[in-house]
Amino acid sequence: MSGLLAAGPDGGPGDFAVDVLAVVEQIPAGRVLSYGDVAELVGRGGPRAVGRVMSVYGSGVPWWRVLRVDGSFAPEVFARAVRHHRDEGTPMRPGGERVDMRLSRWDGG
DNA sequence: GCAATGACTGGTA
DNA sequence: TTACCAGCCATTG
Repeated sequence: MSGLLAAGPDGGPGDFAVDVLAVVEQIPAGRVLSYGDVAELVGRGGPRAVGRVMSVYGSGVPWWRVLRVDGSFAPEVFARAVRHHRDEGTPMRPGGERVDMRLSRWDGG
């Protein structure tokens, strides 16, 4: 527990959200994880729940390293996410609009 | 406590 | 390859 984020009854994120953010922080540069993969590493919840956590509290973590299972991004973050990955050298598919999950997917540690 | 929401996923056509 | 449908689950009002 790094202490940067903490669950609290004072309107803070739930325990699930804190765990999701902790996993995302562990993703190394140049690697990515799908929403479902994050949920699996957390051990509970699902891709929808992870997506919701990212939309609300994702600003404090490398959110661009979490994307759809097919390597595409949500329209809201597409432009910024692609810029980050190009800067990190993440393997992209021809066209540069999707990440090559085959090569970029993080194994979890 | 119930119903709606959303940065999703897998299967089928 | 793309498009549509049903299931999924934590969070919010």
